[in-house]
Amino acid sequence: MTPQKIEKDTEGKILEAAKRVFTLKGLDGARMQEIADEAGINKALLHYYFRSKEKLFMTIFRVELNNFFPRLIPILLSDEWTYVQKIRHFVDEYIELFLKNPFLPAFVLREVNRNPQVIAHFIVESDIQSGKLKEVMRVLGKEMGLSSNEVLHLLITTVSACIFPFAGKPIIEQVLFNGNSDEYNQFLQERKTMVADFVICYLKGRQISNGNE
Amino acid sequence: MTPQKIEKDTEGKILEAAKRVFTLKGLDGARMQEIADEAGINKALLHYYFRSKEKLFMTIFRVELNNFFPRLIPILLSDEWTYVQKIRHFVDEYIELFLKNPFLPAFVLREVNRNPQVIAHFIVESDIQSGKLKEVMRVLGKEMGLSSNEVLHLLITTVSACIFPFAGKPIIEQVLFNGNSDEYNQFLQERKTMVADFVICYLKGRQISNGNE
DNA sequence: GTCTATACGGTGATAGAC
DNA sequence: GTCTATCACCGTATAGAC
Repeated sequence: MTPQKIEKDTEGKILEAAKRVFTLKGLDGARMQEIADEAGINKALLHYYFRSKEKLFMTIFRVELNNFFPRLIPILLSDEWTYVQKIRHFVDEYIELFLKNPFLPAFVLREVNRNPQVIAHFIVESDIQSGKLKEVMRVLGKEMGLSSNEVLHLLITTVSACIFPFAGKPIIEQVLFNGNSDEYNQFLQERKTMVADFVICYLKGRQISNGNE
Repeated sequence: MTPQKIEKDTEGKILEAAKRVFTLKGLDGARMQEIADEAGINKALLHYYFRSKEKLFMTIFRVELNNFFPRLIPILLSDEWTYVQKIRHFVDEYIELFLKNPFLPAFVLREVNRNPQVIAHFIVESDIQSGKLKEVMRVLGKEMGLSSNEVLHLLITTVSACIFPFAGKPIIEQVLFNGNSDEYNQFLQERKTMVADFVICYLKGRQISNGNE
């Protein structure tokens, strides 16, 4: 229970600076010099702590990728909540995560597309077990009266609706809000309830109208 | 009505090669040498046709950004279709576009986040008039019985559900399909109907249940 | 551990022959 | 228009003093 450290150790300062620069510029766009400046040290020291730019990047990326898949599975598997409550909690937590880390979605998407191979490696070592996900499909499918495939699509749609407004912020903000950043942040806040409403109303509408348009 | 040109002129070959390399690697990751190789020419010729890497990139980016906002507004404004038909057409066309240009979403998102400023410039010169969009909101809101703000959220959710499965392909494919690319392409095909169903059922469910969960 | 100085390769861009 | 050769610079990485 140490108090907040005002003075971080060098490695901590590097990691913090590297996170800022890498998440903003990406591996290709980032410069070791900029990270050094940001951390208040010089380039040589970066190589002393982390052997190469690549190694430093991977250290950051591993952490951020795990942030990207937050501890949301327990929410969906909980047996204390109805599926409506699960949806509200899930969406609320996920969007809150991105409100706190606005650059996370764009960063992860960029790097994952730059080098799709690394994903496979990081997934197996992380705590994203596909076993748990299969269980999520089964439980939710049962509760919602959907097939396993339908749950899959619903899950992707929900996640899309949470992530994309952050990953595409520069576009959406410009096209739909004329560049007004305050209005857009307001819009992002509203998403918490709106996205959950979407999913819940979809399930309601689906139960009622089966096959007639 | 000339027949398909087997032999393209040099500028055409450059643009084609530049599109491939830039969309895959981004501005920072792309190398002029690689573009030259891809086009079957040498670096000097790239600078002869386009003065700099930046200029060549912008030529590509302008085109791709306009592709990203396809001619979908007329669909939403048509007075020959019900809103259900509009939704099905919209989603179908949009996802088909990405099936034909799988790297478009990741490319645009990456570059737009790298340099959010350029967006503002390109938007005003493009044919994305916010005037038309305001009209879309109004018309759809009336047809669906939604407020202007609710239409905005619905539109973003729909677009998110179309784009994100492509922008996040490497992640989703690995986490949910164990890297099975064929299965994932099948999944992307299914999206056409699934996303439309999602929106339509949402609207149905919304009409019926107003306020009770 | 932290610094300065420097090596080394790569990359965008240009000069100039044909 | 197209090529080869080359420049000038930048960025990663290392050597070595303190």
